[in-house]
Amino acid sequence: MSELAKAYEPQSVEEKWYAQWESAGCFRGVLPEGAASAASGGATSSDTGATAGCPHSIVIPPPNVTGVLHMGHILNNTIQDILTRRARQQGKAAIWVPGTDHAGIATQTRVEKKLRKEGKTKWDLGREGFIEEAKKWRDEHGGIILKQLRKLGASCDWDRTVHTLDEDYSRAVLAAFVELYQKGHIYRGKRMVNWCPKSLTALSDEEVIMKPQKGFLFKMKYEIAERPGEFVEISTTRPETLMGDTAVAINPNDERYKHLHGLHVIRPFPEAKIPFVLDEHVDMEFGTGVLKVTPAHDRADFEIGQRHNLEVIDILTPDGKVNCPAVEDLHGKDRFEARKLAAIKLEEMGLLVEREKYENNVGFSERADVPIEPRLSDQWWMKYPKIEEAKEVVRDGRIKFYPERWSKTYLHWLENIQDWCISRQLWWGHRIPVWYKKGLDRNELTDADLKDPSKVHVSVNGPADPDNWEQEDDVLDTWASSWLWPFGVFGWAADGDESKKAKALAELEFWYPTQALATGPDIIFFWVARMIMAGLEFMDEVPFKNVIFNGIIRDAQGRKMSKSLGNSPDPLDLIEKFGADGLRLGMLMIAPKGADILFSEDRVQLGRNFCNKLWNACRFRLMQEGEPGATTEAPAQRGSLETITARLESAKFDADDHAILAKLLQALSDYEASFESYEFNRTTDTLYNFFWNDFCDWYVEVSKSKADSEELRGNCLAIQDLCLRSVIQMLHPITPFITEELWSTFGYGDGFIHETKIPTSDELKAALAGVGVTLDQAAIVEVEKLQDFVNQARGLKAQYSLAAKNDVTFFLVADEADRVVVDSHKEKLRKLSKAGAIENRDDVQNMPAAVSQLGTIYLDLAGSVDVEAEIAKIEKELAGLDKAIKGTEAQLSNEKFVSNAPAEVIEARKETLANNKAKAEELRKLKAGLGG
RNA sequence: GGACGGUUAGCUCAGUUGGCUAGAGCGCCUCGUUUACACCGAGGAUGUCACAGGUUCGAGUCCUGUACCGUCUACCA
Repeated sequence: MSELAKAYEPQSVEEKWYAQWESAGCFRGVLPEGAASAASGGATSSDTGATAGCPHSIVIPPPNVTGVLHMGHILNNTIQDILTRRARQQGKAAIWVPGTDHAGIATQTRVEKKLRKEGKTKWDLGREGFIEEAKKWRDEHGGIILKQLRKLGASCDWDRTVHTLDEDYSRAVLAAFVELYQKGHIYRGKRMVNWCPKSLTALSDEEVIMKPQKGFLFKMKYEIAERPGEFVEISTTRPETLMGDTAVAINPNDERYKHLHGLHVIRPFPEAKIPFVLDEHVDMEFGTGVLKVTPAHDRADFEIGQRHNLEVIDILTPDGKVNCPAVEDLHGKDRFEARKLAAIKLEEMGLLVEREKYENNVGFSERADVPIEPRLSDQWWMKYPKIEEAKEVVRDGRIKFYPERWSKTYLHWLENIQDWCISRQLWWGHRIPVWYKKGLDRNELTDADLKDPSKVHVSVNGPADPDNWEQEDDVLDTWASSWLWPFGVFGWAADGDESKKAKALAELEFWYPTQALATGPDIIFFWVARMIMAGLEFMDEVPFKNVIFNGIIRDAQGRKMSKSLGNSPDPLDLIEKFGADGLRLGMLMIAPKGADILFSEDRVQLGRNFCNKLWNACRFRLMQEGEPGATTEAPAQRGSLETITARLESAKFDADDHAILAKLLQALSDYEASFESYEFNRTTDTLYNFFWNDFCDWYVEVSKSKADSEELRGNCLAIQDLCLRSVIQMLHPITPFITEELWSTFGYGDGFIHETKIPTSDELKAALAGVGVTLDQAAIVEVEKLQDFVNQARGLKAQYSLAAKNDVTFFLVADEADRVVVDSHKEKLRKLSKAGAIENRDDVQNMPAAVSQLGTIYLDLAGSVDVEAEIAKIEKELAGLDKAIKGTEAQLSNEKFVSNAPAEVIEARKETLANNKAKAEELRKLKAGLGG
C-alpha cells in the first residue's frame, strides 16, 4: 500500500509528470494510418467525436514571440488544454499546435530602443544588419512564453512549434499575397492613412485606439478677404495645422453664412486667400458652424478637399514636426509644441477669440501609444475576400460563437468593413513580394504601370533577373500573416520536394478545419474575422467550427491588468504558490461565460484547496484499505473499470450506494453537456458539488459506519473506487498533474490517464447494468431524507451548544414507515449526528425538537429546556412555512392554474403542500406542548 | 451619436425553453482537532432579484420604458 503525503505538494509532482509526458510523446498529434483518405471521405462526424482517430485540432492564438505569460494567457490556454486533453480521453486524434507571432511593430520598436542605448540607429546597420539584430534579439528573448506554458501543463505538440517568420510559414504569407494580388484584391494607392509618427509607419484602423484627451478648443477669427474688417469665427483643436488650410467650409443650408457664399478669407500665416466651400458635412450646431479645412491632415477634411478640388498642403514631417519654412517660428517644431506656439501667435495677431478647455477623442497608436496623424501616403491595400461568405458561415452556424452574442459584433464589423491597409514601413516582417523595374519612379506609378509585368513584378520567388529590379521596401501588417494561421501552421503552400508537399496536403486534409478557437473578444476584427475570410478564400472551408471567447481578466477592483498599475500577478508565482492545477481550476471556476473576470488570489486558493481535498479523499481511501480484512489487491489490480465493477455486490446495496452512483451518472452526464456548450463554469460546478458535497461530505462519512462490517466493506470500497476513478478522469483535463499522480498511485489504468478512454455516462450505466447494478432513483429521495434527519439533529445540538458532544440521546417520534427507514440506517445516522443513541418513542414532552422528513427529533436535555428560545425558533420556522403554504394553496385553488399548468407541476405543488402542512402541524403541536 | 452587455446576499457570481419558501463560493458570527483533509468539519445570520409599468393561473426569468455601470463602435472640427 502506498503512503500519500498528508497534504498535496504540487511542485515535485508537476515537474515529474510533465517531463514524462514530453519524453513519452504524449502530446504528439500524429496522423493515424490512412487518415488522409479517411478524412477526405467527408462524412466523418467530428462533432459526435466518439470515433477513434477522429481529428480534434486546435491552434494556439500565437502570442508575441517576446511576450511573457500573463493572466489572460493562463485562462485562454487552460481552456485550449482542457479541450485537447478531453479529446485525448475520448480517444480522438488530438493536436494542439503552438507557435509565436513576430509582432512587427512591437519587436522592431524594442530592438530599435536597444540600438539607441548603444548609440546606434537602424540606419547604421542597414536593412539586412537590422534584421539579423532583430533575429538575434528574438532568439534570445523570444519563446520564453512557450516555456512558461509548459509550467501550466499545456499539452502542445511542441515539435510543431511555428513562428510566423519561419521559412515555410513566410512562404504561405507571400503566396497568399500573390494570389490575392492576381485576383485583384490587392492594390497600391495614395490614401489617407493612420500614420504613427513614432514608429514611422502606417497602421490599420484596428490598430488605432480612441482615447479621450484633455485639450483646448480654440476659437479664432479669419478676416473676409472681400470685406476688410469683417471676420468669421472658427473653432479648432489643432491651430498648428492652419498653414495647411486650403479652405473654410460652411453648410450650404446655414442661413447665417449665406452672404458669404463665393467669398474668401485670409489665412493668417502664411498669409493667403482661401475660399469658402459649401459642404453638407459641416455640422451647423457645432462651434460657430465654420470649419477650417486641412485636407492633408484630417480625414474628413481630405474628403471635403476631394469634393471641392482643394490643394493638399502637407505641413508635417513623418515624425510629426512642422514643415513650413514660410512660418519661421513654427518650422521644425514638434506638433504639440507648435500647437501652443500657433495659439500664441494668433493671440499676438489679435485673432484668437477664445480658448476653452475641451475634451475630445484622439486616435492613438495601439503599440507606440502616441496620437496618430492622418496622412496621405502610398500604401498597399486589400479588398477583403469572401466578405459575404464570412457573414453567412456565422449566421448559418457553420461557425458557432460562444457566447453567441459576439456574432453580432462580428457581423456589424463586416457590414461596415473598409479596405485593409496591409503595408507597414518597417523592416521586421514579411517584405512585400513586389519588385519594381529599376529606374522607375515609384511615386509616379499609374494603375496601368502596376498591372504591367515589365514594370512591376509580383511573385513569391521574385524575378528571374533580380539585378534589374528593386523590391518594395514595406513589409506586411503582422495580422496579414497571422490571418493564415489555422492552415499556415500545417504547411499550406509548402514548397520543396514532393514528399514535403504531400505531407502538408495530408496534414491539412486531416486536421483542417480546426475544432475550436479560444480567444478574446478584443481581437474579433484583428484576427477572428480575418481568419474566417482567409480560410474561406484559400481553403474553401471555415478555419474552425467553434469560437470560444474568454473574458478579459481584471483585478479585484475591476481594473484592467497592467504593468503600470502593478496589479498583474506573475502566473509563475501563482503556480509556485498554489500549483498549476490549482491555478487552472481556480481560473476556470471564476470564468463566467465571456464576461469580464475579476481576479484575486483567493480564487486560486479555492482551486488549490480542491486539489488538496481530492488528495486527502484518495489518501483516506488507501487508509481504509489497510484495515484488517480489507481487499488486498495490488494497486495495479485495483483499478480498471472492469475490475472495479466486478467487485460490486448489488445484493448489498443500500440507499446510499444507489444514490451516490445515480449521482455519479448524473454528474458525468452534466459534465458531458457542459463540454458540448463550452460552459466551463458549469463543468467545475458539477465536479465540485458531486465530489465535495455528495461524495466526501456524505458518502465517505457514511462509509465510515460500514468500515467495521466485513460484510459491507468490500462493496463500499468498490463504490468509492468507482467514484474516485470517475472523478479523477473527469478532472484530468482541468487538473492534469494531480490526476495523473493519483491515477498511477491507484493503478486505475495501465498507462497514462489519457490513454484510457473515459466512459460516457451511457457506457458507465451499461457497465453497471452488466454486473447487475441498476440504480434505484427512489434511493436519492431516501438519502435526502436521511440527510435532512442528520441536519436537523445537528442543528438541534448546535442550538444548545452541544455540537461537539457525541453522547447525547435523541428521541424520535415518527410513523411506522419512517421508523423503518431510520432503523435500517440507524448506525450511520447515529454517527453522523454524533449521538450516543437514537431511541424510538411514542410521545415526548418538554424537550427541544426539530421536525425532520423522517419524524420529529427530540434532544434529551434532561428537562432543562429553554422554552422561550424554543418557541421563538418554532415560530420563525412556522412563519416561513405558513407563507409557503398560503401561496401554494392560493395557487391550487386558482382554477386557471389547475387547468393551465402542466400536470407534473401541479402534482409537485400538491406534494410540497402536503409535506409543508404535515410539518407545520407537527411544529404547532410542539409549540402547544411547550405552552406557546 | 449608434450597437451590445450588465444590475440577484457584505464581495464575486449561478439561476438553460416562465413552475420551489431564490442558490453557491468567499467573507462574517458560534462551535470543534471525532477513523482523510484546519488547504478541514458542524451550525448560523444575511436578499423589495436596479426602478416603473405590462403579459400570464404564475415573472429573477418574457415585453415596454427609466436610471446607473461596462464594452465595442463613430470624421463632430
